[in-house]
Amino acid sequence: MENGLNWEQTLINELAHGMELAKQLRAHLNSTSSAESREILLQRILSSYEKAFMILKWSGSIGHPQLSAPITNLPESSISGDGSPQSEEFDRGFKDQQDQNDVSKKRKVLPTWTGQVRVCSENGFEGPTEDGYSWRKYGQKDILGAKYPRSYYRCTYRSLQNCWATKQVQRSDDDPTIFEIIYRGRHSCNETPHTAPLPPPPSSSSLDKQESKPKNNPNNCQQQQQSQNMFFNFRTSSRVDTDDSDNKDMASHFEFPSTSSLVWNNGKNNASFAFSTLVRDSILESCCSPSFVPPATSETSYFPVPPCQMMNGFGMVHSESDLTDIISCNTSATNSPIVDLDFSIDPAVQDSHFPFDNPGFFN
DNA sequence: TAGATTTGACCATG
DNA sequence: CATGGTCAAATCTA
Repeated sequence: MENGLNWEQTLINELAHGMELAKQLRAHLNSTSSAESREILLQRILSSYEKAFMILKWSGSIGHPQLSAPITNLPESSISGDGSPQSEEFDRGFKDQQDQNDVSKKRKVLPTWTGQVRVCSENGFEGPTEDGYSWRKYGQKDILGAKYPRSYYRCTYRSLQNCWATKQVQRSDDDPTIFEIIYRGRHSCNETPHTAPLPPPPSSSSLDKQESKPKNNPNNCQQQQQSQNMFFNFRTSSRVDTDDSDNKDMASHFEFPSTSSLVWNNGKNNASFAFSTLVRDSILESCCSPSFVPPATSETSYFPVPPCQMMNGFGMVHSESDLTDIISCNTSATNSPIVDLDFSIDPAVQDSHFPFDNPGFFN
């Protein structure tokens, strides 16, 4: 298909364009140019990278019927108001999920999304922490090739509210301070991160019994404040992983701070390029600024909501769509002052204003 | 005593 | 058949 060549070319163009704009921005920083012009440049850079992101996402979906057509059907906003994975756009996946659950013990094919949490053991807290939901552990399994067992959790309200959300927590072999969390399905329970008691720190107690035990913390305000404080301390290592169980050849990986790199893993096509520290810092700065306005017109794929807003949502951010991707940001919300934000991101749902109507964009 | 966790067994999947 | 996901009885904890 000629699509292949065209999207690659478009991708290259966008990346080159973004790089050029970043250079311009750097020049502007050294000059006396106005903040407005810098802001414009920044917006254009973000836009450019966002387009590239979208191209990668879209190209990876070629051949997947659920993605090949309805990009225009993307939800208006992929960000759920409560920052939960239970918002509206998961219906299809959710139905699949419920269908699957009609069969006991049958391995479920659910929409999944991953998050990673780094915790700081020096503070006596070694487990990944609140994500705004209450989870009950239902199993633990030694995984072949993995140093640490994998823990399985399901929503506490599974029976009460027929909520079939589950998650798996696996401690990283390479870095034991990192917990990889795989969420499956959506919450259909009424609990939201904003209103419900905080859930237990999911896996710490199970992965390592010496770690803190999951306990609901009724003090949401304190948690929030701690989360916010931590945001300013978090080590600059955010990661975005997109894991789409329905699109296994389509996984995006976005790692930003510590390496200042932006990496997308598109299965067959891996794209990796340096993500300008300048841009990164600008984004962070913008996001943290009290005046930061969440991109209603979404010029940014990278922080669909400002990190501080994420933290307000108990360190969790979700974006989702019927394309089964989710953003999840999970942060330590208790005692660890050093937190790595790791969250999945769905580039396809980041920008409902993405110019798909641009003639020939994907031709 | 109710709810959460642990853990061995069962079963689907590849 | 190996592996991973789930179940459910036993156990723990507040």
